Amino acid sequence: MDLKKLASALITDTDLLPIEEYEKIYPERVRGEKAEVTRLAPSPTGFIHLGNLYSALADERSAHTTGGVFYLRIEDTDEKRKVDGAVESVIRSLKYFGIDFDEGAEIDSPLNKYGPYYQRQRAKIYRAFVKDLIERGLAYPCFCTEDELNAVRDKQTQEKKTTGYYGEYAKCRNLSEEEIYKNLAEGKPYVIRLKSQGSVENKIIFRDAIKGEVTVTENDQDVVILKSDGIPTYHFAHAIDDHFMRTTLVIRGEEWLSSLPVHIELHKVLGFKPPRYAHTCSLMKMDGDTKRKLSKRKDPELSLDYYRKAGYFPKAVVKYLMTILNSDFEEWSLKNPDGDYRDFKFRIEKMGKSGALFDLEKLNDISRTEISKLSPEDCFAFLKSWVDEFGTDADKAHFKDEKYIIKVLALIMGAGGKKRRKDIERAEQGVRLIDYFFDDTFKPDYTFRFDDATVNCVLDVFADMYDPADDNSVWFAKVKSIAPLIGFASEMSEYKANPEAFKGNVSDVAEILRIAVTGMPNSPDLCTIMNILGKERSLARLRAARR
RNA sequence: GGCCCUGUGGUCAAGCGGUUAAGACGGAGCCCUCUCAAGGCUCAAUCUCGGGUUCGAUUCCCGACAGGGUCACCA
Repeated sequence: MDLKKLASALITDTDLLPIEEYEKIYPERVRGEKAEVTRLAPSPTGFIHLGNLYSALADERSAHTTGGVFYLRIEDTDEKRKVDGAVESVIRSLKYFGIDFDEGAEIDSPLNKYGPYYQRQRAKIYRAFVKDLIERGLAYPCFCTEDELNAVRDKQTQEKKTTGYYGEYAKCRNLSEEEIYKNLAEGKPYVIRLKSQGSVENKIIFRDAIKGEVTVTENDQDVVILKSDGIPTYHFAHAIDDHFMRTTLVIRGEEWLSSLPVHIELHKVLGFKPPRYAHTCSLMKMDGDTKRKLSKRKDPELSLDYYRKAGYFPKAVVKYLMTILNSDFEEWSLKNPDGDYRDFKFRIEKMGKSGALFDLEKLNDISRTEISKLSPEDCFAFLKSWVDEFGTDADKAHFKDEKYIIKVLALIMGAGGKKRRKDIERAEQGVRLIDYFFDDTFKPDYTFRFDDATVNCVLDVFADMYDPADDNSVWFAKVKSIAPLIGFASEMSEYKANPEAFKGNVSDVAEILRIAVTGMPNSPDLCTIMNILGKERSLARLRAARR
C-alpha cells in the first residue's frame, strides 16, 4: 500500500510543516537542572473547583520552589463541552487564592513562546504528526460507526473479554487499499487510530513521582488519536503538547493512571522522551458510610464559589490544601506561625499515596486561626470585600462606619496579642457576629434564668450606677455590688464554698446584664461592649430588657 | 468482571526491621475566668485479616478482604 498517498488522502491539509520543524520552533527550555516546568491543563467545560485548585497548587509549588515555570494550557478539544468565559474564570479564581501563572492562555507574558495555548489552535501541529504516523504505518483510518462499536463492546462484555478496539476486534486495522478508498469515495466519516505495537503480555515498570513503582500492562488498544472532526483526543494532544511545551512534570489526578500505557506508547511512536508523571489522589468525601470522590454535581463544597460566598479566608483554603499536599506542612506551619507558605519546602514526592477525606472542620480551624492573625484594619478590609459582594443592605450600611467596626473588631479579635480570640471563622459568620452592635440588626433573645423581680432589680440598679468612664475593674466592682441585694454571692470562692447559701453568683448577675446588652448569654468583654455602644444605647438596652 | 492504585485512632497523618507507635483537627476532663472565645495541662482513641521471611514485624514478601479509580470519537 502506498502509505504516502494514503496519508495525503486522509490528512488533506496542504500547509503542514515537516515535523522536524517543530523541534526547532519549540526548543528545549533554558532552565536550571532541577527546575520543573508544570502546567494546569483544564478543559473549559465549566467552572473551576477545589480539585483544580489542589492540583494547581501542587503544580505551582513544584515549579516555583525549583525555579521553574508554571503555565496554563486550555484543553478545548471537546467542542460540545465548551463554556464561555471559563478561561477567565480559571485565571480569576486561582488569582483569588494567590496562584498566578507565568505563561499561557490569556496570560500576558514575554515567556509565551510555546503557544498557542489553546489546543484547537494547535490543530495543524497534531495533524502533521498524525500524517507522519500514517506514512510510517503506525496509524490508520477507521470507519466503524458508533453502533458497530457498541455491538462489539456488548459482545466482548458478554464473552467476558477485555473491551476495546484491539487485535481481532480492530476491524479497520487491516482494511485493504481499495476498501479504504471506496469508503473515502462514499464520504464515510472516519477517525484515525493508532496501530498499536504493544502486547498485554508485556509488563512495564514505571516510576511515578508520588506512587513510586507502578506496574502496568503494555497498551494494545488501537486508540483514537484524531477524531472525525479532525481534532485530536486528549491522549494524543497530551503527548504532543507536553513534549513541545517542554513540560518536565505532569501532575494529574490518579484517574489518568489507567491510560498511562497509552501515553507511554504514544510517546514511544512519536519518538519523544516522556515527562515525569505524578498521579495525585483525589479528594474524597464521606457518603453514607463509604468514601467517594468529591463530585461536581453532588457536592457544593467542591465549587470554589462556595468558599468565596461563605467568606473563607483565601489563604486559609490554600493552607488547608497544603496540609493535604505535604503533611509536614502543618508542623512547619506551627513552627512558623507568621511564615509565608511559599517558604515551605514543598516536594511532590512527599505527597500522600491515599485519597484524603475532605475535612471541613480542619479548614474551619485554619480559617479561624488565619483570620485571628489579622489586624482589625485588615480584618475590616476582608469583611468589607465580602459585604460588598454578598452582604445585605444593612451590612453595607454598617460597613460605611469604618472606625466603629474597627473598634468592634478590635474587641472581637482580642487585639493586642496575648488574649487573641478566634471568634471569626468566615466573613459570612463574622459579619453576623457583630450584628448586635447595630440597633437595626440587634435581635435580642431575652431568655433569663431568674425571676422577673431579680432581673429587673439587676437591670435598674446597674443602670443607676453605670458610668462609661469606669475602667474594667471599677465596672466589675459595681457588678459585684449588686449581688448581695438579690441574695447572690459576689465572690466566686464564697459561692463555691457554699453554693446552697446563695441563689446565684456574680457570673449570673453579669449574665443578666449581658443578655440585656447583647441579646445573648455569651459575648466578649461586656464592659468594653457597653463602652463601644455608648452610654445612651447601653442604658436603653438595659431598660428594654425589663420584664 | 478485567486491569491498576490504596489500606496506621472518628479525620489528616509521621513512621521506613527493635519506638512508651509523633503531631494536628475533632472529642472528654481540669485549670484560668463575669459568660464565651483564647490559652495552659491531662485523658480516651490507631497499625484490616491470614500466612510466610527474620532472633524480632506496623514496617519486607505472598494471599485474602475492604475502599477507590478506570475500561468513549470526555477530558
